[in-house]
Amino acid sequence: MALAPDACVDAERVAHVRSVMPDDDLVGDLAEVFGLLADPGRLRLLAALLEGGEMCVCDLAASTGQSMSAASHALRLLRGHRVVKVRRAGRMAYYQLADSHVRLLFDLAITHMRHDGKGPISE
Amino acid sequence: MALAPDACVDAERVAHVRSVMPDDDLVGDLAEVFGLLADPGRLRLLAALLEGGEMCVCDLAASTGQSMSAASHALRLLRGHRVVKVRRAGRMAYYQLADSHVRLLFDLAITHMRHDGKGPISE
DNA sequence: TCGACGTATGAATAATCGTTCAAATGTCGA
DNA sequence: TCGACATTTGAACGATTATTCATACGTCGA
Repeated sequence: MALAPDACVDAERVAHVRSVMPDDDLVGDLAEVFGLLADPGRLRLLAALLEGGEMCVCDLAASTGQSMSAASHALRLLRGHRVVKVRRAGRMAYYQLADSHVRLLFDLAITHMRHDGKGPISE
Repeated sequence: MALAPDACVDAERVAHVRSVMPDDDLVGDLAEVFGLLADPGRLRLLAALLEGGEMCVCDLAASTGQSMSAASHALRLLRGHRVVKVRRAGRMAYYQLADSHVRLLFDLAITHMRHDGKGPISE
């Protein structure tokens, strides 16, 4: 990640943009959150919870077409970032969405894709 | 991705959730879009464009602390999904955001993190 | 208490991804 | 036309990540 040489640049504008650039911690956390949503398996898990409300791991695995091990691993990640929360009852574990942001994120991203030509490279 | 055995499951509910589950194409595209936002370098690029308006690759690289090669590779991906668009003038290439969804996505994700304990695993 | 069950976990492999280096393209000024 | 420059690209390497398999944990019914 070597810094670019200071040719060609509008130094003033670059300095300004750098001064308001969010710090590395925030950017890193943001990237992690989006990273959680960057996997079809986890996305299907969230879609299932969006539709089914509270569900056990077994039903989630069946609903999303994953092995229970894969579902459990994925749920662990989502749990770690407070995207889902778990309620335990005996040997069962019931998961549900932790907040309503997921639905909004879904809708926004879908809206983006809608007026997206979707071509691979463009221009 | 072996399917889970049909033990323990509430077959009725699973069937319903499966019936309304978005198809693989949509889920895959969604994952790709979120994947674009799952990298600190690309996130900084977008933050720079959010603040600086239209900028050349050189200024973007300097503003985000990347090499120009890394910035160009990243911009290529963003361009491919119509997240940014390019205007070419001579040997320069000026990039800007293609739509306003990015800002909303940012704000939503940040809001999510705000009331996020942020602990690594949790419960 | 024993075995079956739902879930969770660790380790290992395979795939994906970001970064870098080197080189290529097209454009401008001399 | 020549060299400098902004940008793009391809290939290679290292790092991160998903998936699988095997196993472990806690709980329930017999």
